[in-house]
Amino acid sequence: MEIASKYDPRAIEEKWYQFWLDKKLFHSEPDHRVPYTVVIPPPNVTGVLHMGHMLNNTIQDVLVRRARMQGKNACWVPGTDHASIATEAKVVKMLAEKGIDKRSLTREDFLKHAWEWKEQYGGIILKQLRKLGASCDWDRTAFTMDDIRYESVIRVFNDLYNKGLIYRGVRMVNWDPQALTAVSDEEVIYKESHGKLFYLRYYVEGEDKYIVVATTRPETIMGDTAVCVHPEDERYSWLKGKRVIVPGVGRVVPIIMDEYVDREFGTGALKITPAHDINDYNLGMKYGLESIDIFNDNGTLNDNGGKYVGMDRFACRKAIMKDLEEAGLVEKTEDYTNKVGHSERTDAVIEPKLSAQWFLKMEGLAKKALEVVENDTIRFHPAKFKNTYRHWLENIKDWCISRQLWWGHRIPAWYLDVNGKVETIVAMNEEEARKVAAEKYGYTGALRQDEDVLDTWFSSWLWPISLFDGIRHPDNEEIKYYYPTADLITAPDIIFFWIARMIMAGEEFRDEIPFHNVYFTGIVRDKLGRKMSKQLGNSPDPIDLIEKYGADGVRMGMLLTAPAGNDLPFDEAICEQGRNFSNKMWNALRLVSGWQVTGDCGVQSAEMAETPNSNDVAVQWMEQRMAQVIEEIEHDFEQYRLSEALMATYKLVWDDFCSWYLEMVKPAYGTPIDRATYDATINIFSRLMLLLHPFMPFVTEEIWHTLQGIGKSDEQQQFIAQNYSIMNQHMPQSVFYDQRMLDEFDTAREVIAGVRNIRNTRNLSPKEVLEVSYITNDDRYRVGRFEGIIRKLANVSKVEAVSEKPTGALSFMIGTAEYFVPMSQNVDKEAELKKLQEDLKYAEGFLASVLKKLSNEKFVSGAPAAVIEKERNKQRDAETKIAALKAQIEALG
RNA sequence: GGGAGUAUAGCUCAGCUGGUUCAGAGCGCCUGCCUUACAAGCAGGAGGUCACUGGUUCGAUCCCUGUUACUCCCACCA
Repeated sequence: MEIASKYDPRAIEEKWYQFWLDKKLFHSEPDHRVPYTVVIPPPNVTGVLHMGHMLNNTIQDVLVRRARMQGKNACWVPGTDHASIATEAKVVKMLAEKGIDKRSLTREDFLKHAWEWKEQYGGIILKQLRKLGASCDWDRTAFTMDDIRYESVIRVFNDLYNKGLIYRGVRMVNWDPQALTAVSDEEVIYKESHGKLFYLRYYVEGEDKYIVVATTRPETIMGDTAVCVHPEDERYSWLKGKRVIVPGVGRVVPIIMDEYVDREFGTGALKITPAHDINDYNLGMKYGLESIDIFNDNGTLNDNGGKYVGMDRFACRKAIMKDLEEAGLVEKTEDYTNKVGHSERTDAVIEPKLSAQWFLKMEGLAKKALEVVENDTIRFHPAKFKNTYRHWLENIKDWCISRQLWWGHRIPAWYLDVNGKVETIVAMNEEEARKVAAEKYGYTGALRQDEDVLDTWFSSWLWPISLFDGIRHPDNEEIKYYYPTADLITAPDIIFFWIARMIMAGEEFRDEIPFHNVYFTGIVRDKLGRKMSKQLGNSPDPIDLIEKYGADGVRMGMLLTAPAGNDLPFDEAICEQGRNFSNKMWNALRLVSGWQVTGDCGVQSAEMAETPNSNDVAVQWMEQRMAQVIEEIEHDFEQYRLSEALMATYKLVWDDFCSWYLEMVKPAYGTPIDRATYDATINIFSRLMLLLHPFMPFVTEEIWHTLQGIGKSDEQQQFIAQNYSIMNQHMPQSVFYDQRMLDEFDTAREVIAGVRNIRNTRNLSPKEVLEVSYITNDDRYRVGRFEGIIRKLANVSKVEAVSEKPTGALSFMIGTAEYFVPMSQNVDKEAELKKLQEDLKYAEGFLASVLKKLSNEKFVSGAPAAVIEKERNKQRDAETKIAALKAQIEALG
């Protein structure tokens, strides 16, 4: 059969993915096997695939495919996240483009639009994952707002409320004036921004003196209810007990003294606005100050804003400064750089705001979650993230779980007025709430449900449990089988949002950890080290990359530069390496599939009837080498060093198999190969494909299939094509291997390299047959059973041990052995001499350093015997080598 | 301001309990080759004061002190 010399991934990848789907090879049901469960970090339902997803999901797929081939029941559950703020923002924008204002819609209408949007654009990202080769169990695809997950969330809310862990309270929250919702501390990004520091004059009541207060936010003076100085600040001791007038506002407020104030900053005097600054709020609580809220939810001034009512906060800042300037109340203005909180989702400047929100108590949950990571019940890879984790959990604050949005799980709390008092009922649904209202309060009127929805993470923290319906049915077969999951693969930036909280949920609702290992991926950056972002436009479209290099190529490119926890500077060029590798294997397949076997119909060759010894050795050696590398690979996987495992496999296939093994056994053009070697080669090649399959699923399936079909009848081939998959094969395991044989090969390889080197420097054709002889008394450096292979690969007619140096030969050394290649033409004595003298100089320097060590009294008495023995061996070898070199130089000269 | 991490070849990184797996890998680079599987290839080669400084030790890329540079996380300095 004719095979193209270039591998074309496109058709092949599509074919096999469909095949895997048709055969339901990704699907998992509980059975007798050991489970291996991975839950996908659910991407935003309306998101599109970016490089971070590519990395993350490639790693998951590698682990899942490997586990599957190790005979485990691998289950990788996909799904998407409803992403409250992000999705609602997108829908609002979409509606606005159609000329529809969200505020003109009822909640129900808005949600209808949102669901439509979700149906239309949702899940694109999951389709994209298929192109990557992700072996997810698509039958299990979930959504954080589907029926099971929705009910789970509501149930959990009820449960925690009944346990007294959820409460409602008025707190200072991070308010996003654009999205009109509270956001959690973790969703606030502090950015450096250039602003001004304004120095304002606060006159003392009834006196002509004033003190100067520095502020970055003069617009909040309408909410000032005190001025604070340090109690030990002598500059201000005269102010004790006095009151000052807020400039421009005229309100008289007290001077308070508290050590909170930093005397070095500004003027050492601080204005206190309890409603609009978290610290001021705390001080306000401490001193019983009035709290005056001056902002509307959208960041404009409210009725407390005096003449600035309705003005935006930033416009107000300008206006108010102009007015104060004119009134002579401004001392000076300085440029100032500080960090300002921005909303992660909308980028709006966060406004600290007092509001009624729902909170989840963290103390008890955090304690357990910390414990299981501290004692390595859950292992982090790399472990350095334990520090970050610990620090957060030890300083954790209660989790604000309510959001002022519509898209999400609506808080299952209903309010009713009883005797002028508002009572709260938390229930599974309105019907139940009514029952409670009737029973508890004898109330049958209308109930008002809380308007807010829950923080998105309040559903994702249940993900490993809710995916198997373990909240609603804690004893069902699936949750009992699949939970706890094995490995979680995610980016470190959601360690608090998600990882910590999943651990809490696991402990709280299953009394068990949610996963055994957390593998932190790096952040994908461009080759200049910048984060990939839409703004910079430096993020390649993963789908384009797959088109260009094949999914296998891209997967390999990502993995090669992605050690756990390290950021990876992504360079498209590295996908090329992956593509080239596919092509290399493809061509190895072309070679092997073109071989004719002795004894097969139509092939007659008496000489080749038996397996040549060199082929026997080649097969044996390749088996040893594979066993050795498999051991390495297993070790790498244990430590989650995927890039190293891949590199080891890459070198095994390319260097050992293609460059060495195939060259060893390759028959001369037009001649057949013996049956035993042929079968062994197919077998070895097939097992290499198994090893590589988790990393490069498509090309390995294609090659493996072709190999299985080789030499079979059309009918058999058909059967294999339709009924077998590399995915069902068992991953090769490490076995005992003969280290001595591997060492012997190293010598053989050096001989071959030595001869090739001579050809290269002397410009000799590879076709010119040479001879090799050598002198040694050290068995380590004899050619041994690799002689036939050396003859073939170095193209020499004989390799023989001699006792005398041949004349007119070029030489090289392997260890202490001298190897010679006799030359028919004259040898360039000058060049030879120069090379030998350089070698001699190096060897003598080496010997000197060894002798120095050995003559050191303290070394000999202090170092372990084994180390000293090694040094003595070094000495002996070096001496032998020097003697040989000297003799050669003499012979030449 | 607090904490963590990193520094090894031109680039990206390995280097486990200090001593020939100790100076490594891949890519890149240089030289020569279209050698009947593959130029997306083959063969060969060059490249490093292991950031700097002291110390511990018979011996330090590795352990300790300090310095410098970069990265990340956390935090309420108006």
